[in-house]
Amino acid sequence: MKKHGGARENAGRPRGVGPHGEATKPVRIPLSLVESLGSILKSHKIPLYSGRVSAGRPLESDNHVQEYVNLYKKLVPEPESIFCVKAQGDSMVGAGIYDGDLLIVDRHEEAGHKKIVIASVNGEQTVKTLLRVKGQLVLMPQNEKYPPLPITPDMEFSIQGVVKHCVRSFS
Amino acid sequence: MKKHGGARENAGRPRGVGPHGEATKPVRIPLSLVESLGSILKSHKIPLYSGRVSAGRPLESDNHVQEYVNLYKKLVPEPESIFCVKAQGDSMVGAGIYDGDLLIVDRHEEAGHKKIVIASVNGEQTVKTLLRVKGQLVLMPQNEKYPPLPITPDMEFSIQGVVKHCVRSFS
DNA sequence: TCTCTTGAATAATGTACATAAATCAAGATA
DNA sequence: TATCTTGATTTATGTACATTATTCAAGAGA
Repeated sequence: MKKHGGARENAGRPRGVGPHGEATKPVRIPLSLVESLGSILKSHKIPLYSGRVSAGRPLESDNHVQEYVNLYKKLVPEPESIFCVKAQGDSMVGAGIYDGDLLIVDRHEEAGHKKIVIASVNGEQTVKTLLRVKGQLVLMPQNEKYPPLPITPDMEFSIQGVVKHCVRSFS
Repeated sequence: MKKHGGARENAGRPRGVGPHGEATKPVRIPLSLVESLGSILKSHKIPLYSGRVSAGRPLESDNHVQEYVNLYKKLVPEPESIFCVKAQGDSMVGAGIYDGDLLIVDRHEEAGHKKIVIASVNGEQTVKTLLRVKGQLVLMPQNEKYPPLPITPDMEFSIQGVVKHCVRSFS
């Protein structure tokens, strides 16, 4: 009888050598997402490079990875309360919001003073900075071409949510 | 012997009545992601409301959902080739890129004429619009305060990637 | 005849289990 | 002694299968 191995410290396949580097658990996933799941999970670790790169070293080097950013969680921490809307017009260019930008909005965050909000005024939907001055609400554009709009009781007015992020896509 | 049911058309639990509305398959997921997987999958369907809302109807109504946007796939179609970097300075405000914005960069896209790129020049990393005029490369700021920078052979120069999206987050 | 109860049928779901992968060290070989 | 081969050990992984959920219609009861 040949004998090899034997019970001992550190025997066997080490933990964490799987592709995930961590214990896993089977979870049922809709078929349509199974294929892209790999990249979905990967996207939770997008490298965030530091702002400055020291002399001549290529950015590709791992040396410059400052941290990893979970873009997903950053933009959509609570999927249930998030919706998107496209910005129209130039009334908020002072806040860096341009026509066509995609706004990520939290419908549950309280609309405090100086927050950028999506509001409905007399049936018109708009994005503006909300000012609360002594109980008076004002919708403030960020462009001198447009005047502030004080909210009066005779107006239909509601706030749909607070703008959390603005995404502009290039070509 | 009592008899009920029996084999027949449309018998049994119908397809698609599960929470996913679709057939599923068990896939192993790292334990650290299992908890947030529900919201990860949900985020693939962020409602995108139409730009205008007709008279007075609340935005929350499903009537106004124009489509659903897969934010995730939009921003990170190819996780392997994407990295992030924070913008510094005001040389690109003309393109709506402000200090502190998060830039999502594709390192594999070809850096064509008029593309906004992350480049390394003599060891300094920078974001500029790339111009290609008769083989001559120029890094073009989008701010009149700064001059264009023609690339000459004596410069260390490389392009790290093409800026695909700019994300600004509010408070 | 109409309504309610219940068994059969079928899809959805979670997990136990069989298999694969990775590592170590005993024994074989040079 | 140094190197190679191989079995034992342990973790990683995919999936078969038992269980649960949902629906339909037969039969019971009013």
